Amino acid sequence: MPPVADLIDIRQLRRSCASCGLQELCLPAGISGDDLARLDAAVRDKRVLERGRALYRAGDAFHSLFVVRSGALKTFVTDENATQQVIGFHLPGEIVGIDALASGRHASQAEALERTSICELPFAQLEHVTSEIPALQRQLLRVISREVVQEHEHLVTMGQQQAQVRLAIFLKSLADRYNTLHRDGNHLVLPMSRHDIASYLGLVVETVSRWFTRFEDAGILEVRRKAVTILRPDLLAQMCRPAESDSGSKKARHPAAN
Amino acid sequence: MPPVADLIDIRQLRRSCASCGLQELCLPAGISGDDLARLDAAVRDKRVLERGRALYRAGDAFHSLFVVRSGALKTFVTDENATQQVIGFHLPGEIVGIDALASGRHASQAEALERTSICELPFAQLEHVTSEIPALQRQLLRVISREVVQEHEHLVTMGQQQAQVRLAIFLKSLADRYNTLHRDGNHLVLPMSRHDIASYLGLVVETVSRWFTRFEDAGILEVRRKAVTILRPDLLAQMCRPAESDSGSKKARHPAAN
DNA sequence: CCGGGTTTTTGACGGCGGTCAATTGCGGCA
DNA sequence: TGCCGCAATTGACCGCCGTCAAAAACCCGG
Repeated sequence: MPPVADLIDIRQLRRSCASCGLQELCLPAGISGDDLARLDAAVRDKRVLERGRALYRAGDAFHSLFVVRSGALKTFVTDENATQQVIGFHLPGEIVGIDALASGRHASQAEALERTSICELPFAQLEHVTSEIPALQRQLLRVISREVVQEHEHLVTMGQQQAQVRLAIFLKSLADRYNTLHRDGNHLVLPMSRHDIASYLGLVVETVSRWFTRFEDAGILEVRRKAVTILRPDLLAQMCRPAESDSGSKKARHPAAN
Repeated sequence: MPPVADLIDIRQLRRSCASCGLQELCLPAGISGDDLARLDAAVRDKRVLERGRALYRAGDAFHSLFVVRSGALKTFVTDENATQQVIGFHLPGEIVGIDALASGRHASQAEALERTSICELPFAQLEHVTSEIPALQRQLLRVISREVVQEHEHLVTMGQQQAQVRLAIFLKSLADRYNTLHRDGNHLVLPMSRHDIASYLGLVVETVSRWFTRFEDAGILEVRRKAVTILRPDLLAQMCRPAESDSGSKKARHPAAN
């Protein structure tokens, strides 16, 4: 039997952007040839973070942006009571560290949720390369914009949705992102704890747990700890919109303005 | 008597970045001489929007980024029920439109809360100029980063705070931003409606109204409709942190993780 | 100065979800 | 294999804030 696993490992270990499976999503999108080689030169050694290790912490001096290569990160801020608020979860192809550009210091902490490999983009060198390659500059802004859009969606979720809708949206968004990574979005293995999910959604862990159970009772999900199977994607999608709009629905929390 | 008002008007009407009072906050920060002139050439006619007019709408094709010059904007998204969720309020020196870079179409709507003047930065030309001026490129990213940081703070607010804390944080943040604009942050004239504030904070308008009243009763604010005076900035700052941490406080909604 | 419509305020009430507490389940380690 | 600790689940309770309704304040045009 051919060592399939080994082949995959070899691919994972490759260093060049040219051979990266994330090309379409990440900075190299639309770049090729010479330019790609120049970008490659700017990307520093790929790092591997074990679960629970921090990539950077709040207050750290800013030197680099980072792109997730495999695995997953969470970013969060910690207040004076050591309470942490999860800002986002970051899957392969997504960029982190942008918030440090304004002040020169990281405002949040990024931590590996599982074994995670990272591309480091030292900012000074990245700047140099982008100034020479307009297409790359555009792509950098595009990747950043993608993050901003995701945060907007998150804000909307936190702003006006019931707990069950928040959880449904979270799962759907995760499934969608797995799909764009060519993984099976209906068989999720959640790298984050229930506590992280709760924090991310502005809920408490008990509420998250309860709604997992109810979704399972409703036949929408099969939940076995971290392993979540979406049995009825159609129903899950339905849950993502607030209460059936029977005229005069009771659950619409923000009736149309004006 | 010298026509002081006229002098101010003349200043407002000037078009060049070199003479703009926002230089320190906006893109020109750290740019000068020739480079500034090149940036100036890329900035299109300053527009004026009357209250209630849209700068762009969701779905519009992306052509430009915009910087608020005077006045104020809100950005929001509208869901299928015509419910609007306010994403942010934007004061002079702040940039909007970044979320459109990813897809080429605006994902949100930007609307003037009062008479507002705008600098339009046609993206194609902006790209051209930034690629020639590294310092400008860095500054663009810095301004974008500032927006991302603000959204993070907003997320944290929405995520784990009581209604009164959210309102306090909102007012404090507004006061701080007015201060950096060299205005008096203790005498606010809110350009947005109570409804907008509620939406922004993930609350309903009644809750916002009630807390304004209670802050007034507590002697923290003087509220007369849109005109809000901060009488006790110290107390307001205190309200910005959740519940006194008496050991075992009842109000801590997310006890320290781990 | 007056009248209609909108924004804001105030009150009463009920439910969602946060709090507290106890149990269960799973993983790691000797 | 059995113990320990943490994560996750489940249940009981209740308070904050959303809902509904009405009054008050304000705006503006005539």
